[in-house]
Amino acid sequence: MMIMDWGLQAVVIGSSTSCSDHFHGGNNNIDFSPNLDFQESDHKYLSFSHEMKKEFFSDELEELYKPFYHVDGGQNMLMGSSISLIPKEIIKEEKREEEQQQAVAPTSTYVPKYKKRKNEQKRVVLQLKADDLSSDKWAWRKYGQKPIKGSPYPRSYYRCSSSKGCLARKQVEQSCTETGTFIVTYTAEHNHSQPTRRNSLAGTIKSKFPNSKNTINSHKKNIVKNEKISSPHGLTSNNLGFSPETLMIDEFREIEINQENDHEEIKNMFEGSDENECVSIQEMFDGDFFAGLEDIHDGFSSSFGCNNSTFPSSF
DNA sequence: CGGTTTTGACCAGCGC
DNA sequence: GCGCTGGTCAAAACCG
Repeated sequence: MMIMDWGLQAVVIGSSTSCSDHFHGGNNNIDFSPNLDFQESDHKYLSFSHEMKKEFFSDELEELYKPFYHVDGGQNMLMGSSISLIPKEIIKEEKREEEQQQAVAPTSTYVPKYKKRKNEQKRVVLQLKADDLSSDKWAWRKYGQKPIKGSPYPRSYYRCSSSKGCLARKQVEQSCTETGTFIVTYTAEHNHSQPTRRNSLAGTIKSKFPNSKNTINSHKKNIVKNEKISSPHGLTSNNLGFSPETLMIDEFREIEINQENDHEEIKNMFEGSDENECVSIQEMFDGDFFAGLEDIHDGFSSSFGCNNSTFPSSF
């Protein structure tokens, strides 16, 4: 059986997805609430107790994690390779702000054109390997892409295309600290059930085959655009000395190679850990979980092997 | 025809 | 007040 790359890279991230804070020093400042009782095992990985597991995997978050759930025999199992957990304080703070807003909110149905950045909606931030992006069963439509200051990679914006009124949003950004890792941020919740099948594939193929005329033209456009973008450390996919296309192909090769190493990494991660502090792989997922991953990987290999200059067009 | 991606422009929040 | 930045819009082009 093939072991998928699903290291439990739990990251505690606030509303910002700036890569500079994710792993280097940012975690050191996190004030974990005492009753959560989970400890930072190193900069990347967090072990957590059974108590914490109960608290975090509440119904509310479960909804947001749905894209990475696999339902088998009535049992929900996380499909994502990585789980990011928002500190309880942030959730409390956001709830408090929501309550305050509701208390003074007018009864009119006015909906601002742009949502306020300060009182943003709840977010769930996941750090996923490229493989796991394909396990998202929701249908997403890309509506924007922006270069992000401090990151060599742009951020892609997706909205749910299954339902017109669905406010669910998704942001995908390649991690600048870990090659082949994507930071996925989910905002708002789906107001409908998960589609049994994705929407039409029309318009989605052009970006999946780098050799197509379209994609090459797209790359040219991106190269031109990237030339106008400067990050503090001067890194763009263009001035690295190779085209975005080449960059991504090499990255995906690396992902495949890394898959072989990750099983050992996960093993080492859990070995020697205190049972009370860590949830073992077996505790979180039973054997059927791996069976489900095989299908996902097959699908990924055939449909996600190619890419556009930055991210896959859809997941 | 109905869906998608791409991409420049626009807008609002934030920090100084 | 101003500039920077991130998030969204919308037109054009594309695809099955």
